[in-house]
Amino acid sequence: MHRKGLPVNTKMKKPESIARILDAARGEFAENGFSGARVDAIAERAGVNKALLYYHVGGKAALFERVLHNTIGNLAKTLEAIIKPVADPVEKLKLYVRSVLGTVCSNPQIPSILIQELSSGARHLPEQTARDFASLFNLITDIIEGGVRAGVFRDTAPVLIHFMILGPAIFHPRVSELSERYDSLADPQRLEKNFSISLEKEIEKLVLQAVCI
Amino acid sequence: MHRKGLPVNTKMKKPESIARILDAARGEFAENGFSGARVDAIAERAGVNKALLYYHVGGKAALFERVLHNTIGNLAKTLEAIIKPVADPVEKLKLYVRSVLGTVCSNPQIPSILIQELSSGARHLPEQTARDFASLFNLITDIIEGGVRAGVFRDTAPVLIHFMILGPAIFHPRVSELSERYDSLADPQRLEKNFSISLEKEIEKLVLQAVCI
Amino acid sequence: MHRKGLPVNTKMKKPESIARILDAARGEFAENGFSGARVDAIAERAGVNKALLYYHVGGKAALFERVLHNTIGNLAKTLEAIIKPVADPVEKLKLYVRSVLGTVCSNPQIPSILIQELSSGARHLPEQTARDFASLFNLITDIIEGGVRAGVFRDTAPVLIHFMILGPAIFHPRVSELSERYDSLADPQRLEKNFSISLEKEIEKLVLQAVCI
Amino acid sequence: MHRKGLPVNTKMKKPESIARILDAARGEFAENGFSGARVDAIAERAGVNKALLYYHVGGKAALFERVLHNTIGNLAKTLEAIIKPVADPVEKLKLYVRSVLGTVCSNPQIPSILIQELSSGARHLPEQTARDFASLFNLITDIIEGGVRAGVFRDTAPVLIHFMILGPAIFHPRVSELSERYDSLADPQRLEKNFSISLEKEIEKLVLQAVCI
DNA sequence: CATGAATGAGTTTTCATTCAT
DNA sequence: GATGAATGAAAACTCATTCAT
Repeated sequence: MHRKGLPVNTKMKKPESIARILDAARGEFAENGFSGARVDAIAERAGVNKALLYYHVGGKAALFERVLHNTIGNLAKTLEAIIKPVADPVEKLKLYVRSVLGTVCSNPQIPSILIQELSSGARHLPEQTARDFASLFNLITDIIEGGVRAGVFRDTAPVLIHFMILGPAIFHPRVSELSERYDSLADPQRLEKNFSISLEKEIEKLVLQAVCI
Repeated sequence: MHRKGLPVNTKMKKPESIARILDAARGEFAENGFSGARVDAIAERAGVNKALLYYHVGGKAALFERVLHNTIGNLAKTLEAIIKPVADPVEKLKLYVRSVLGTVCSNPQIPSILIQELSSGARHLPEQTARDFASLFNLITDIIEGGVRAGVFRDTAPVLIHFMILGPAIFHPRVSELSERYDSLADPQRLEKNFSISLEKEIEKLVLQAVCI
Repeated sequence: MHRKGLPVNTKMKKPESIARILDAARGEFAENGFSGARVDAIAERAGVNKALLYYHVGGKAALFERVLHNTIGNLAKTLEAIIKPVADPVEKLKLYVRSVLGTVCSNPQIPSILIQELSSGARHLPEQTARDFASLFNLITDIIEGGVRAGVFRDTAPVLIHFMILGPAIFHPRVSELSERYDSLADPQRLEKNFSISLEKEIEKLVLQAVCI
Repeated sequence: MHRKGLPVNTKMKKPESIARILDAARGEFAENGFSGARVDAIAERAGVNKALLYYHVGGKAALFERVLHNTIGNLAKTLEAIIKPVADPVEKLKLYVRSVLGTVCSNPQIPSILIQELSSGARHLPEQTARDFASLFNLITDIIEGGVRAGVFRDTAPVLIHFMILGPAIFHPRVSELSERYDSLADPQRLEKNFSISLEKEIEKLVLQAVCI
């Protein structure tokens, strides 16, 4: 039942409980989307009582908001801080790609959650998250514009670049899992070619080739 | 949703009922994902009685399978037929990009559904759909391999190309909607640049630039 | 789907359809009780369309009534005719036991149905069937009374005799099936002793021993 | 049924809730058989919310299993303990008859449930219950065998004895109800003879007469 | 803080029955 | 006669949420 072999709840302090709850929620939302996630499952994953979860964080919507805010709330700011001092547009773009990919890879649930939200019309997306998105778009737009002005980038729609990073980054691992599950369906050699790559380097390379003149 | 006023199904022929049901299911699954979709809502959208839906198609899982199979079942075959006669790898890739984008754009619910499924770990994905996927991957792999042999393509992981097409194609319209909703969040000029583009041409261009030597 | 390998419904005449329907209903009611029986299942078993079943016989209740009436409607009369000419109470009782057991054994579904009905408070029992029951009780009562007057029977409650016949007759085959299913649960030798008997002779013997002075 | 007016469960202790649920389930299953029983009805009878019933016990099958196990789970053990110390086979048999009849009479729903299950092919019978049955059969078999060896019993199939007890014990009250319902159908004097008896003594007498040499 | 118990409002699924042909 | 399609009502089961302790 309770994961992790932790002493489960031998009176822990509030902050740890909350962290566990948000962690659990993140996993559950990633694996099931907003509608598919069950509060019971989150509580169980966190090893805490369901009522406690309501007491500390709130209902399903509150959990969703907290999870997203907690993880991507400061991402845009961090990125901004990292990129601003750099002058070269190509370097900026590389940093952007790497940062985004880094976040995605070390935090794989968040893009899963966002993708499901976006795909289904973003009916549950908290406004705060929309604001965070806007920051990211402004950032990549700045970079592209800078590069175009400097004559090193083609004039490209920045959102496309953003999702050209996110698309493969998110789906590659998923498809990788899938192909293990149905390993009889495809030629092993081809699987090899598709899935034994350094994802981050490949994507970086592709994006730069697509954008750089 | 948009129901009252229709002749509401006072005796239809079976094929039409089924078509209406599958149509409705496609919309509902796209907007809500598998878990979020409600069978009631599908029946209502189709303007048929819920029991009829079970009579003709089956439960939620059967609906899901039929919807996916109906729409992408023959996609790979069609693509194959279109691409096979062409010799030039670049032309093949262009055809691939255009076909996939065409399907995505004229059938926008399907990628939504697939994306949500993949994002959440593909727990409901019918095996048939996995097979269809494999066909698509074999196709793009053939194309890339051919191009590499011909010396016109860089050696690239084909899956990445696939999702480099799908990622922007799927998310662009979604983000476009979003930015209308939260139009105060971003600079209108920048929105202009991001969303008033010919999506298909842009993506085609980007992919070719990324892959072609 | 359709049982029996029959040419299923290549336009058959009404009487045969009805017979098939009632047969099917008998089996379904026996195996599932009134509430558990499904009209769909009856139609399928009969190899006829569900609507036809309604057209010919009627709904669930009508099916139930017809099934019971068809099979036990004349049983009491037949028994009466057989027993009346016999003078010796012991012979009468033997005949009664044998007739009842014969009916039960050659028509095993009917007691199953009745038993379930009686056990559950006879909420669906058609009045006609109640009348048939009454006839049987009068019969056995006559026999016992005659035997008591003749000094060969103990004064015994006739209903008990009736169910002392029916109880083992109905449950023995059921328990026999059960013990095959869970054959590890009991000592095989004991099963042998319990289930390799001539049921009818055993019961007859037991009843006579119980009643005869 | 008998609900309005009760304090309707505004916070009870868990054990009481469970007891009420199982009690209600016992009644509902007895009156309707497994398929006929409605979970809603059980919850209503218990005066608890339907979801609570799922929370504490589980679904229909779990309810069924618990009900049967709770009531007959220890019956065989109790019987065994009572009978073992007794030496005389006749006394043993008397004890068996009385114990079984006692249980049946003080717990009239259980045999109703079992009978309906057995009659319909025992498709829902939990394995645990089958085990309990086996214990009872072993017990009565021991008794009969002992009596046969001691030369006081005829060699009889033990299952028959068992159901010779249960048959009348279960059906007598049912038919008694029936005859009240259709009191015009039979001669009142005859009803008198059939239904104003000491059921337990009568059955005990009949069984002993049937088995004893 | 923490928790087991409780609940109302759904959601999926089934079923007896009817209708148009 | 016979049939596939259609339906309303109900049944089983789930889930987000709250309450008493």
